[in-house]
Amino acid sequence: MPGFSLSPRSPYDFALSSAIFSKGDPQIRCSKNNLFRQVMEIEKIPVLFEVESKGTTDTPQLRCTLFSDRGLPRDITAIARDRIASLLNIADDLRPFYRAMEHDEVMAPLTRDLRGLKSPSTPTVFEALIDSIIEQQISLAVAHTIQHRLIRKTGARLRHGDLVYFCYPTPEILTGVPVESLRACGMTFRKAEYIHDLSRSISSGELDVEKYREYPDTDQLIAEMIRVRGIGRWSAELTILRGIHRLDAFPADDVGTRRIIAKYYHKNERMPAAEARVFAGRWGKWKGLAAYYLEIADRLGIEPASLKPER
DNA sequence: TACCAGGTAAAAA
DNA sequence: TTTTTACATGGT
Repeated sequence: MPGFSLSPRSPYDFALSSAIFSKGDPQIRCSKNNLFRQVMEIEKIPVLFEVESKGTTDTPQLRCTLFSDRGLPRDITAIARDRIASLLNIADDLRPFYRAMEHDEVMAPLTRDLRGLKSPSTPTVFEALIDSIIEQQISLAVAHTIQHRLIRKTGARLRHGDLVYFCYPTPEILTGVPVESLRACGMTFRKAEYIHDLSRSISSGELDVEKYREYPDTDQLIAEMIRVRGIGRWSAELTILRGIHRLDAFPADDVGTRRIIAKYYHKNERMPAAEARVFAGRWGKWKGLAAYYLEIADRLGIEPASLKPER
């Protein structure tokens, strides 16, 4: 079983950053007992990644081990290293973000409480698009259930030990799944159509969503993405943030984001999307990461009342 | 039991 | 052009 070490840019808190996966499906992606596991296809071969911390927040060091139930390509280590690095975004430099937040009465103490937190990305732009379609309109709890059903029903499998692990389905796989089978995972018939159509146009070579990464201008990219049926502004911004890891992308239309801003900044009073978009201007080019910090703070139960500006 | 949940496209006005 | 509606499902 091949393995390798990784040296994330300091500061990086692996336990904190992977805690977002602690309630994940152990057969898909999960973090438990300081061990992060996820299966991804590398050159069409399912590979299980196991990552654990061997360092500290200030001298971070990770150990990654790979497992497969068939032969691995020779250059697997180099590819796997890139994949896990961009999944966990370990090369991000948080220090300029922390400096930019120094004068924000809420974010300044939060960046101290959550020091070393980096936001993860989806392995592909495709996954971010499909996830966002499924998450439209319904609660995250429901959306995650549906996502897990879809992955378990259609994804490539890997057997390791006494467990079977499931990869996220590729566009090719989903093109071959009938719309009714997608709907049977619990999503609306229309979402099933969006997913099937998007998968088909990618697998046929008509559309290359990985090219979205190359657009320099975010507004232009949003305009391009919403041409895809089923992708509106919210889905485009979410995909740019968590699929393309552009930390200035900010989903102002998102009810969860607005609920959290209301909780931490606005006496719990919700603001309209347009107002939230203007409000987020205070975070400059760090809007998306700031929203992520608020989300994690909310999940960890850090209360607004306990946030005291320093001095 | 309703109503809401990290929206969107299509129909109706 | 703008407004309204249908949609699946798990929590509260």
